[in-house]
Amino acid sequence: MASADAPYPVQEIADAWERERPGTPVSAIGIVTPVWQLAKLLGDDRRRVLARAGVDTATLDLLSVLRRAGEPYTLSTRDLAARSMVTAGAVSQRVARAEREGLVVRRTGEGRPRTVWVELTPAGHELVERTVDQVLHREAELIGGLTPDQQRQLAGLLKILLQDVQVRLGDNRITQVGG
Amino acid sequence: MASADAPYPVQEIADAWERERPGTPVSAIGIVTPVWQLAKLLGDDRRRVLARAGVDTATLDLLSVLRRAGEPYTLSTRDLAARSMVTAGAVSQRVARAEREGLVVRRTGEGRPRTVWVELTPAGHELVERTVDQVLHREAELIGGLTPDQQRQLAGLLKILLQDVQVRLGDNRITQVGG
DNA sequence: AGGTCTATATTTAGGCCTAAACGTAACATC
DNA sequence: GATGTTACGTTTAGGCCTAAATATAGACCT
Repeated sequence: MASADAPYPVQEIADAWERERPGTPVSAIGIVTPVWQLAKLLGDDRRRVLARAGVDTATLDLLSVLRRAGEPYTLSTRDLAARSMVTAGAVSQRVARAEREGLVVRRTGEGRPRTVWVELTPAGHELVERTVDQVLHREAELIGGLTPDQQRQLAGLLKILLQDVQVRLGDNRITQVGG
Repeated sequence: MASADAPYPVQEIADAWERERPGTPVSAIGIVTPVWQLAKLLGDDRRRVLARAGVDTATLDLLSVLRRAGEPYTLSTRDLAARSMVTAGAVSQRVARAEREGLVVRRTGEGRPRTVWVELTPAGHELVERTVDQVLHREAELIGGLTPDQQRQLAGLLKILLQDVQVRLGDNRITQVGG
């Protein structure tokens, strides 16, 4: 059985809370719920696309981060955790899985002390080249119902919201200047 | 260690692909990536908020769906799967966990044949009442950096996108994958 | 130098999920 | 009435993740 494919209408959720519990603070539902539903639909779809290529989304995420970093396709596990938004433990497991499949190698003893460097192997590089366009093209199709102008508007609003949520979550780190 | 807290800048991801692989179809990144990053940040935060109340997000989701449905707080597992956007197997496990904790009960033999009905217990009802405002209020705070007008715009665009993605996934279903 | 602290990465325990295999029960058809 | 089909819910196997417990190895201090 496939995972569910039809998100439940957001408006009905807010209305139901209002009906059942008048005064429930529903103001965030119109944004938070569709964000989760979209993430779920897109994530499920990406997983199915990648399954055909014999890879899982977590592994491709790791390989993609390394590939995008450019030569020499090497990052510390610390950087990998930050760029993937997962815990250090998750990175350790991702790297172990990918290393077992020959997609990356671990190296230590160079540069900063105590850091573990992870480098893409030719096989890992090849896997990215073979799958990334497929995934990105598919997603471009999926959001293609919005006009270019709507896409720009939406991307702009999401960017503002993301930066703001980040600040409110207590991360006061400055990640970007301007723009 | 907590999960990662700072999303990686979306623009840098698209720029990196362009630099490393000119021609990579990056047009969806400005929307898909922030949607995932927001879902991750909001999901992590909700999990931590609920952990203090001794409940997990999957269980509260189940209880909330039942609570919102109104009297007699009863739905079939079929409805639960559709409204939760998870597989039937996941619903079965969610209900089993919640039943073990006395938050719901299962009943069969009524109404449609072969359907299992899940009903909220008083304890389950109480848990929803005790936590849902907390969660929703917190999320309203987190998105509070957008002006009311921006929130309306964003909600509107997300609604359009969601409906459109749903249609495209329905048409363009991926054929079955082995393994 | 030795003990303690600190910063990292890894391992472990436990949770949730998907996909697929199962087990059942109503139904249609012969 | 027997049998194949279909519609469900559950169970199983395996994957990924978080949080916390474990190593480890420099740094710091007395």
